[in-house]
Amino acid sequence: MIKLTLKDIASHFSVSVSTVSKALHDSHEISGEVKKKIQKFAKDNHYRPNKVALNLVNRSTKSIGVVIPNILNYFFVQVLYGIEKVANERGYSIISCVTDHSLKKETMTLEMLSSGSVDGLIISSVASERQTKTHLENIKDIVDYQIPLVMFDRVMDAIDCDKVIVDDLEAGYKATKYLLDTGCKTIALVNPICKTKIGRLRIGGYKRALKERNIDFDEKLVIPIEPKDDLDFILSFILNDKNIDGILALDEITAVKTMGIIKARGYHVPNDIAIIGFTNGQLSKYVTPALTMISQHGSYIGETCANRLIDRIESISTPGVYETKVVKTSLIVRDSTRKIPLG
Amino acid sequence: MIKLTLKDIASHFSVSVSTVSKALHDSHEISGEVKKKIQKFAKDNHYRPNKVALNLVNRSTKSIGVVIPNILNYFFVQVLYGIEKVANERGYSIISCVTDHSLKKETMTLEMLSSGSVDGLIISSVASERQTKTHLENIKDIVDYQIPLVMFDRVMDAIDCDKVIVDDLEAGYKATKYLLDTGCKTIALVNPICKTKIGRLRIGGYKRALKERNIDFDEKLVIPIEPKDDLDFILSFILNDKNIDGILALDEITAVKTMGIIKARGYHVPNDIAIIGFTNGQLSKYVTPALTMISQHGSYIGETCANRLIDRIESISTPGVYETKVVKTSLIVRDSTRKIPLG
DNA sequence: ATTATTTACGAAATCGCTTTCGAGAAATCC
DNA sequence: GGATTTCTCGAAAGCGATTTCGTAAATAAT
Repeated sequence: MIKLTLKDIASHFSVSVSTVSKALHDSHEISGEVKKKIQKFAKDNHYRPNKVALNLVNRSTKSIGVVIPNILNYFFVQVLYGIEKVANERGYSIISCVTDHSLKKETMTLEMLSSGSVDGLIISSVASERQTKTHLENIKDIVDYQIPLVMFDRVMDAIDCDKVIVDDLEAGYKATKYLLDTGCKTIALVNPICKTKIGRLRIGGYKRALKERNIDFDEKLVIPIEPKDDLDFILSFILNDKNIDGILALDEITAVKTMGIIKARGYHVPNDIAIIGFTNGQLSKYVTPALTMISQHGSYIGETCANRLIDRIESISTPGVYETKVVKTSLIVRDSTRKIPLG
Repeated sequence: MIKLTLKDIASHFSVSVSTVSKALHDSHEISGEVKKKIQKFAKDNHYRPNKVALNLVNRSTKSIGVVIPNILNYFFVQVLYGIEKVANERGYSIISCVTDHSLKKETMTLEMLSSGSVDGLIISSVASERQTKTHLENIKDIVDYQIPLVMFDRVMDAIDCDKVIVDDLEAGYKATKYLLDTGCKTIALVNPICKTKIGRLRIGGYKRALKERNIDFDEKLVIPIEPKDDLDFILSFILNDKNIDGILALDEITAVKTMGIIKARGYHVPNDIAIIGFTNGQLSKYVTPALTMISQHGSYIGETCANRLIDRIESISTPGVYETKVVKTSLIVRDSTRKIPLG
């Protein structure tokens, strides 16, 4: 049994291809008798129209490309989940590509996707920070070519398109404020995403919360870390030098690891040191004590992206006017922070 | 600026479409002069050949469909990661579809994918258990239509195709044996995947290990649980009735939750009760104590699937002869189990 | 000078499908 | 019975590329 085409069916009944096509579309142009036999034959032999040919004719593929830096990151998986959910509901499938934080890969991926394989793109660009000029051009091409584009989380200001971002400044503020409210005096900030704008925004929120309490910002309390760094080693300085009683960790895994180190050193969480992490995922709920986290509502972000994009694809949105949707975060209070004093 | 086609370029230079096509392919048939100007124009205007049209002529899409039950499950994400990795290396992109454990969705997805949108399929079928007859037909169609297919993890015996599976029986055996070796006498098994074959296989391994030690299998120690069940409530019976000193949990989240409950009830892990979980993911490493887990090497499974599939697509494998690759698990010993006595 | 061979390009087929248009035959009308 | 409408179907164009084949002109060979 081999893939059936219209032509095959046509020659089987000695009719023309157009007749078969119309018959299968139940066109009134075809007599009931002929329609019936063709439809039956098609069904019996599991005929399915070739998608690629259809895509060509319709100049649409009913699929959207999703480009994310890393699929092992729970946040992105959540976003992907949200995207896939509404895409599916609205009849689209998704082509997912991970860039592994590599600019080159991202460029190649975009190159590939923007040549007709998808009707639109949702991307969280690794280039949001270290944007080279050529890469910027690359993305600009996409919007120039009228390919609907939605950027999320790691967006580029220079690109004019729909965006869905997290209110990271407010999140940093909210988290810091909570620590202060629950009695923390000296709050360190562990930053595993030091090169990103979202990292800077969160630090901005941190600073604002400190300022509000007239606490001087201490540069030394902000600790940039790279993936390869020995967290334990780096933290030891701070822990020895400063009298830390609160820590903000800018992603989940760092929060978890930091807490592990703190506990191993004999501190009690939250009584000696309270911790708040960013990007609520699977881990934080199950570590001991359960971590208080900033949730970014990844799935919601994904849904929003997908809806925006599909609206754009189907020309439901107003052409030319792009929106930036800011998704608020939530503070999920668990046991790595003290309770707010009732007073 | 709008999408450029060969025709556009052709009419711009008043040449034929074929000339342009050849020029862009640097064909010797075209004079250097003409080639140069066409190539320059194409580059300046960011011409990119339409993928869909190419797919049609080449009768290949250079993309593979991946169908998984759930993307929020770390195991599947790992597999996806592995697939994406080698697919990418070998020049394929992936269309990922999640079925949410819904048979209907899976059917629809397969229907969609098997009509030319992809060159091959990798699937972990939710129907591996509750396989209705029509669904089976559905999947059979795929192999009948010569669409290369690789099934993994949740495979269907009735389907003749390449498969990558986990040695679940051996895994169950290995885990149980380790618990016995470290002094456990009464081992409960918490089964959150009671309807699946892999669940049964793991239980098979559990039984074999018990038998080897001449321990009678006690039906009551095997606890099936459903997603909606109150685990704490269900566990209370066992904990009260039996003198449990070891627990096997058939997935990660259940292992973590079970340990939480055990600890909350005042048992010490691993001294009072040791725990081994299945499907090593992100959680187990960071909970306290860190969980001893059976790792299924998701990423490796993904890589294997992708390589097999692409070999098949590119006719590197022998047609007609399908292989089933059994991937061995590893026991990752952490702190939720006692150490093997030296003797 | 005649023939043979490149060179350089265009026409046309093809991939599989949709859709418009045209046209013969049958059915309806006046 | 002739004109018109309705049925039913096929031919052909088009989607955007590749590729085979044909051919005129230019060059080379005899």
